[in-house]
Amino acid sequence: MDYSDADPSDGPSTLQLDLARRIIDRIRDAGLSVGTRVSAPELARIFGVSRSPITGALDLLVEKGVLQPMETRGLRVARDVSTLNLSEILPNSPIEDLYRQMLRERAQGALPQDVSEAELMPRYGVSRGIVRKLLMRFAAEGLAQRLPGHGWRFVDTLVGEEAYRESYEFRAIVECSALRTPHFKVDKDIAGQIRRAHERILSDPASRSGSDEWFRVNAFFHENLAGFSGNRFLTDAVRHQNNLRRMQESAAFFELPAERIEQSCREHLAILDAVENADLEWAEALLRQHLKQALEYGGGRDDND
Amino acid sequence: MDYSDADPSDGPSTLQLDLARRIIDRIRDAGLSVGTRVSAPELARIFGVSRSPITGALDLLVEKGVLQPMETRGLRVARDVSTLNLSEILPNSPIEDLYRQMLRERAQGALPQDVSEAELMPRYGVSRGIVRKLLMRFAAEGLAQRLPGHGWRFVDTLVGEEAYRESYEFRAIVECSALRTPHFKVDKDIAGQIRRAHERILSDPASRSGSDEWFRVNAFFHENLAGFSGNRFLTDAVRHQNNLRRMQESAAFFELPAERIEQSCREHLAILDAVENADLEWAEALLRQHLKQALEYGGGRDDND
DNA sequence: TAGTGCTTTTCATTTGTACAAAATGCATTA
DNA sequence: TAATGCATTTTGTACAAATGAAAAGCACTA
Repeated sequence: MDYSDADPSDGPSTLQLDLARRIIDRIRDAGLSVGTRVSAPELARIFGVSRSPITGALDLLVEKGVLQPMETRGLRVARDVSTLNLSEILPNSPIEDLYRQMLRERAQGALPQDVSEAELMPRYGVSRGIVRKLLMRFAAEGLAQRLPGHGWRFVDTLVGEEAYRESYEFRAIVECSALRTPHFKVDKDIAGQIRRAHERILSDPASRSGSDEWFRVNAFFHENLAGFSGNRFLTDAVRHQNNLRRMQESAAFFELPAERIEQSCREHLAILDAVENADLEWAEALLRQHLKQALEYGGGRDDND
Repeated sequence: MDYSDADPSDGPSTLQLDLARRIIDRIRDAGLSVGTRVSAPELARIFGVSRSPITGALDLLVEKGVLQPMETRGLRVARDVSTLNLSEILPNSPIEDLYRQMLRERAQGALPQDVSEAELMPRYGVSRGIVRKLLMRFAAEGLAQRLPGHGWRFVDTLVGEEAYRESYEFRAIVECSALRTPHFKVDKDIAGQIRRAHERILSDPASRSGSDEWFRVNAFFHENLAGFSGNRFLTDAVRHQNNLRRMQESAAFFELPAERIEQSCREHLAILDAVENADLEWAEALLRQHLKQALEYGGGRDDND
């Protein structure tokens, strides 16, 4: 994550915004009830930052009415956060929006495969620094690379049946192999996070509408399943595939039907069950089947809609 | 590859230096004999750049006596490049050296796991821009990441047994799976290139000294073997591993003994034989064995020498 | 017709300064 | 004892002018 600030003019920094989100997440996950006191140093320790940005984030949350100053000193939870809509309370970073816009335009072909920084500056009306930052983020995610000399090139998009087939084949190889790895070991904590996230999707029909939430949960599942192998290269490979698919899906305003999401969700949970029961052969069979269905669903459809 | 220039003061740019190397490689690979004419526009097309940096690279090669101006116009090969030692002729990019130095110091623990840009600037006596560039390169290769707030963190096991094990495991998975791919198909032309390159190594003892030549042949073999699968993601994964290994080995000043290179060479040829005979199971067994030996050779040694 | 040599234009890096934000330290308080 | 509020130091970002390098164009030539 890049916390450089695109908006030096107004308000809290990107880091503070992000911390505010994560603080809400934490209040929710830890199940802190209204009136519970929150401690800045503790949060700073948890998130690995100093108190400064935490203070900024807390101020923001006070301003938004999520937290409340106590009579004497300190802050406490002011309202039930479980029903809170994050995006309504906290503004989106403009640089994040720009990133998504570029991703979409590139996937749709509106943005050429080869671009120069100078060409993007006027196009999106931002400074070179920001253009550079965006491109470097694409590069970090394996979605673009610098060309020798001038310019940048986006990686080939996953258009066409052929690319889909290759992607599926690669994922099947990497993810299934991860399960067969000798050092494979389930991290109970992460497994719990995966399970809770999936159950929240299943229980809350609203979260199934915008594919966004589902995509995050989906990516989290596959990435961490590979992560149990303890092999960073396997994890990186899965993450890269996730990034590619994210670009692809942002192209077509394609939205998975709710029942498809629900099915995938259950498949994930079945795989997780098998993995936690140490029945890795069964897990692999399920995973292979799961990926195959994703291929049929994704590769079969027309990419131009 | 990042071609930004660390040395604005003197001489040819990093890109020009790199092109000069690749031009020599190409003269060698294409087997251009002394007196053959070289064309700037053609080289520009091949390497995907404009004529400007090619011109700079050619000037450099003229200066070093590799090329020679013809009587009328144009350039031609002035000497036999097969016996040429690249590193003697062309200076290394200082930024490249710095990268290796940092890698080495980090592996030895001389550099702490968490660092700040401001701390590295005086330490290596370079500007902030270069420090940033280096750190971002580490990040791009998965060797470091930005911390929220201030600073960067190197991954836990940057170099050492653990990293070697994971790398081996990953390569075994990816390369062996490539052989099992349904669309696997040998490109006769490329197979011929691989064979010839290996035979040249075996026949010419000099090419076994500086590991440089061997590394190229080695990388070419593995990358194209995976390439026969027709799956771009498998090929990319192998290429990525090659790049990582190149950096780590050069950082450790590691040089394979001639007999080890010779053995690897023969193993490669045996694998190639099996593949061309369509005996993929045997090829896979050989490949797995080959990789395992590479692991024992690379991972078993002390990293501090 | 393709290559060379040169010029012009475009593009990207460098550098230095001003500024914003995070880290750190300390006195104070519950 | 640990959290808070505030001040100081450190770290990193934003911006703009200057510089250098690559791309693109053009006339000339073999």
